[in-house]
Amino acid sequence: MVTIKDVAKAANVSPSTVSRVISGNNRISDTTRVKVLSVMKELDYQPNHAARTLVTKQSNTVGIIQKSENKETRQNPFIIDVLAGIYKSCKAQGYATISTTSEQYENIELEVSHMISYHAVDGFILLYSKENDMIEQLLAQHNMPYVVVGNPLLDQQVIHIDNNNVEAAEQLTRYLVSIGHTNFLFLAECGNYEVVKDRIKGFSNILKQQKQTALIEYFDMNYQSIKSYFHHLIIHNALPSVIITSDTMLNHILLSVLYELQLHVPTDIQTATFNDSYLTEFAAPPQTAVDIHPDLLGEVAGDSIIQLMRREHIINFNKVIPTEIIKRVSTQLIKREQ
Amino acid sequence: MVTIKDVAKAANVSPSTVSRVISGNNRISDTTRVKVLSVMKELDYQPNHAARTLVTKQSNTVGIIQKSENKETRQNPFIIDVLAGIYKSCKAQGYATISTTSEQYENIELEVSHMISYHAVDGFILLYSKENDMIEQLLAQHNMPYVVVGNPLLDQQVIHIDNNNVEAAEQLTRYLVSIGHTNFLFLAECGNYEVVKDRIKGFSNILKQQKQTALIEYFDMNYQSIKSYFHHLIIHNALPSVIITSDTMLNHILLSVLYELQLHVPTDIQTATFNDSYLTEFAAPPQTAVDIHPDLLGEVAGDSIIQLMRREHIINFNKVIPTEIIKRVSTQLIKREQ
DNA sequence: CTGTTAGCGCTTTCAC
DNA sequence: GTGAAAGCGCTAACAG
Repeated sequence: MVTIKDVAKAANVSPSTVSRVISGNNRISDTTRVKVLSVMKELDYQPNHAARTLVTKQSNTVGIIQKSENKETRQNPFIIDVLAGIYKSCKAQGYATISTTSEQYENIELEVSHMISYHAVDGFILLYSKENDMIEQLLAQHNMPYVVVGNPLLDQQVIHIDNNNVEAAEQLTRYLVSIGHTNFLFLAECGNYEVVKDRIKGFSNILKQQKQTALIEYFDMNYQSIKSYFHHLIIHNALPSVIITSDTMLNHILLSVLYELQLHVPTDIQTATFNDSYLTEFAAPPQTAVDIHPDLLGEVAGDSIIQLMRREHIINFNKVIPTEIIKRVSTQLIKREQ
Repeated sequence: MVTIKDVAKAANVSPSTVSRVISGNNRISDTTRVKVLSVMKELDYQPNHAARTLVTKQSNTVGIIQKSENKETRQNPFIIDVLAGIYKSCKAQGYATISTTSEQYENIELEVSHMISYHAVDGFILLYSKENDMIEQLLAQHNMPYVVVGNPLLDQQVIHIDNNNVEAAEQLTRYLVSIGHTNFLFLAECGNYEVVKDRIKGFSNILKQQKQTALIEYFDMNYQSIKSYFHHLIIHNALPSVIITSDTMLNHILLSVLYELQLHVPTDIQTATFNDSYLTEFAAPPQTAVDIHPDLLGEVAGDSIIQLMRREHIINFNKVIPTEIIKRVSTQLIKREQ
């Protein structure tokens, strides 16, 4: 292993000079800088991460905290794109990423406090925002920088990266109204999520404008309960003309149910959902969906936490990522053949 | 920050004694051990990761390398479950996980060599095995422990965690034969993947036994090309009775195509695929699928790399994870209504 | 069984 | 603009 001393010796300077070159210190002559740099390259010198962390107490690593009680949440394509975005921006700025998941909440809490006192991590990205929780309090109390991907519940001084879900829902609903729908159903994932609340809010806003009542039903990610609900609707001849789902996963299950009940999309009934991905793009049939740009959410989250860790001045705590509606056959007007 | 010296002072022992207690050294009296332990808890002492890494040259961290050129691969639910399995086993044994992805291959190579010389990582898990590649060579050349999730191409002395894909494909094909199918189509993801080759092999084996010819078609993850292929089959009245796809993603696209072409599953045509997940479970319609237990793959990968890093003796380099067929409506015998 | 000591590789005063 | 020296928190000989 080649150390800073080896480089110093080979370049005929002291270790501290080499260190200064590495850290970009400007009080150094061009001649020595060039010499040291070339020796570094020649010897293929790589600074020792642990040694640097020990003395600076900065690990140049960000921790990613996920809440993933169940498979459905974890496998949601949304989260993977966010992660990819985070990786991208962190790597570009020389930061590593440590990820974990826990099935039990206490475990992850324990782990977070470990990471903090280890000096293993300089800051955190939280990939959820359900309600103000222990972990967030823990971080605040240790004065640990963190950003939240999602809706910040209490503290407006916490950087949060989010879409404007109310507006996105308004746009989507408005579009569905514009193509002639009058009978709406909103299928929401239950669990008191802020995103879901916002999307419902936007949906309701537009329906209120239209003087329509907003039909909203809450479901777990459960095939059977959704199926029996629709069975019930069919029997009572109470099917809506269009169904909005609060998330891709719910949409996926819904389509499976509709298939079994032999309700054809878009001729018998139409569908639209939030969170565009390959899942919606290649669904049966392809779904009209709101693209929330999860990769961008991740990138901005990465950039923001790094800004914060570097103690740069933050102007805007509320980073809003744009959304757009992708129109597909699931809401296409088609003349019935019969 | 509370250090090992603080603990030592408070417990009236030397730092090295505390260190010994932490590392579970047995040459220590029960009395001191108990005392030190209680002081540690009282002061909420957390060992400093960087300091320990610096002196032991072991970071207790494993690096996870993914190849993720495109979105489809990355979002494959398979990989997420594998990751969850890895996290689980690593955490259980006190190891952290650093993950990265790169869109460009050179970048990831650079990063790997950084991680190695940083002493930031003690071992690697490779989440791919396409062909023997630069990264694997790099690791071998640095004498870095690593395991591969997937098929090991050259070196049989490398630990690899995999399913028996040949056998799994044989089982699935045998099952499809048993329910009366005689006209098979295998839709394979192109790209020269070892998994795909194995699955095709198993498929072909059984069809050979049945004295049938195996129809195999290779496709990119491309909706249009698959659609026009099936369009062609319809026109020539050459539809198979069942379609096996080499992977969930391909299956997902296939179902979308069949939906558009108004081919109903399972009445008009039947389908089955590899890699069970929520995607297949809640597909339209739910798919018969081979569960390859990705979470187990991940867990075993984690356990294996830790074994390797601890220089424990390895007996079995070929860890085979069992598979099982989940039968669902996509291959259900249904009397045609007409 | 326990303490003393040296040192891991780096940064950072403090001199000059 | 550069060097010498101290020390980050820990472990690992080496004594005893």
